[in-house]
Amino acid sequence: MSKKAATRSRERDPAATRQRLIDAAVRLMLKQGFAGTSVDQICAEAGLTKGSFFHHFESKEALAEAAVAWWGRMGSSLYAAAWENTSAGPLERLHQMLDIMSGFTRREGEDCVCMVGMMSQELAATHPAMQAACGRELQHWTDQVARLLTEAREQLQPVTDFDPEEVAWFLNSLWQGSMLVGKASGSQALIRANLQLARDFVDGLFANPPVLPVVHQPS
Amino acid sequence: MSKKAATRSRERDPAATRQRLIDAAVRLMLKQGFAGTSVDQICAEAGLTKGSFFHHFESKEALAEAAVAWWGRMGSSLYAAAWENTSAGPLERLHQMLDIMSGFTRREGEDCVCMVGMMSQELAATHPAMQAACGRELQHWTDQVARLLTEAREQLQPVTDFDPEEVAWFLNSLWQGSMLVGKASGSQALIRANLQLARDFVDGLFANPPVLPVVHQPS
DNA sequence: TGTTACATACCAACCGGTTTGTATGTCCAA
DNA sequence: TTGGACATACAAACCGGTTGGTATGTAACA
Repeated sequence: MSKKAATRSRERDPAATRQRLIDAAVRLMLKQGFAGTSVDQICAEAGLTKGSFFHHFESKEALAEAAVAWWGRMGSSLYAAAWENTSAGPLERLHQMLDIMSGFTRREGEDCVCMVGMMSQELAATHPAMQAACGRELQHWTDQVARLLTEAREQLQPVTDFDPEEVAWFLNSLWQGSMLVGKASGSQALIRANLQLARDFVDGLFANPPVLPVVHQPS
Repeated sequence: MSKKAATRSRERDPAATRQRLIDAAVRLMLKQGFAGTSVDQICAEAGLTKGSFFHHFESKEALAEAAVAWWGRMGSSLYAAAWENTSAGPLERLHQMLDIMSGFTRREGEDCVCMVGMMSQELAATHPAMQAACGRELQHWTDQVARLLTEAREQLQPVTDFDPEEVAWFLNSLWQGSMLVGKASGSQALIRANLQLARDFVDGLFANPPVLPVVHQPS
């Protein structure tokens, strides 16, 4: 039978279609938020119709949750170059991670924003499932950073002792807040400046590598 | 022709009515966001009708802008105890400010959230007027903190030189991010831990008051 | 002081458009 | 021929905002 590959219109590829919906949702919701983005808009952006939408997702919120999960996987794969870099020490890997984050601010025509922070801010108080989904993603990021900090604390000389998980949450919060403030200020440079201070903060936890010039107090 | 003035005697107090609308908007939008809150809901919460709403505000966005401005004034008045405390040194005033912020996490039954961060996250990318309004509030907070840091830098001995405005933005971002992450994690204690680290960070800028125990590196 | 004139404050009903979600149909591959 | 993948059409509720009206405060003037 002739395959008749020239099948008019649309390829049938449910996984890809589902991903098209997720991509569209991410693109639109990062800009307009959850409530500010309609299902019709998402369908138009994905080049699909509403029937298809509700075939793949049982609700708009379900799609947003899938989008947050996808965002988390995507992020982890981007951070992996730093997180799983076995040929570098823990502090160096933290530096690499901060460089990756800084790189997010330098993409032409693309804002440095986060789907998790966006959905969390808007929906955490009213949509428990979404709060849980965002909490999971933030926890995962924090776990990875805490792991590196723990390693660093074992291998290097901490100036004062610290709780790796606490510091990791500190960095996560700074990162989320930087993107938020950068948005209101319209300045990605502000985000980079914060990341530089974060690097100084992390380095300052350890006496070892970048020895700070100690200023003797005269008085 | 008795007019029958059995008028339901609603108080006629335009300023108070306007404020009732602002209060209602703040209460609802802090929880549900801007797009997730309808004008009808706001009117119901304020005990008014839509006609009255649009007499005082020309649009829902105009009310949200007024609410952000009110939130800023409210915040400034709460921080004033620290910011304008002439009987304390700059570093002590920064400590007092952090204590005030920490106090926001301890209010019974009330989440530690920020109208400016909320509106900024949701609307900055699509509503230029709102982005500007939020940017102004964040800038004002930063200015006050930078002022204290500048004073502290003059009076105390900075370990290494720093840019007060940069550090102020760092603290502002951390604060906003802490509220965001605290929301997703459902933990106000997380916010307090971040504020403690922020205090350590600020103290660490100066060699003077809380001398850090220096660990000599053996290797 | 009493009356008239007008602006402000507020209300109830309504409007066109948009919302999420459904019901149903069609096409195609297995 | 059966079932998944998608499209079309539709509905009930809800949206932000408008309209036309009434009640009330204020001020000029008789």
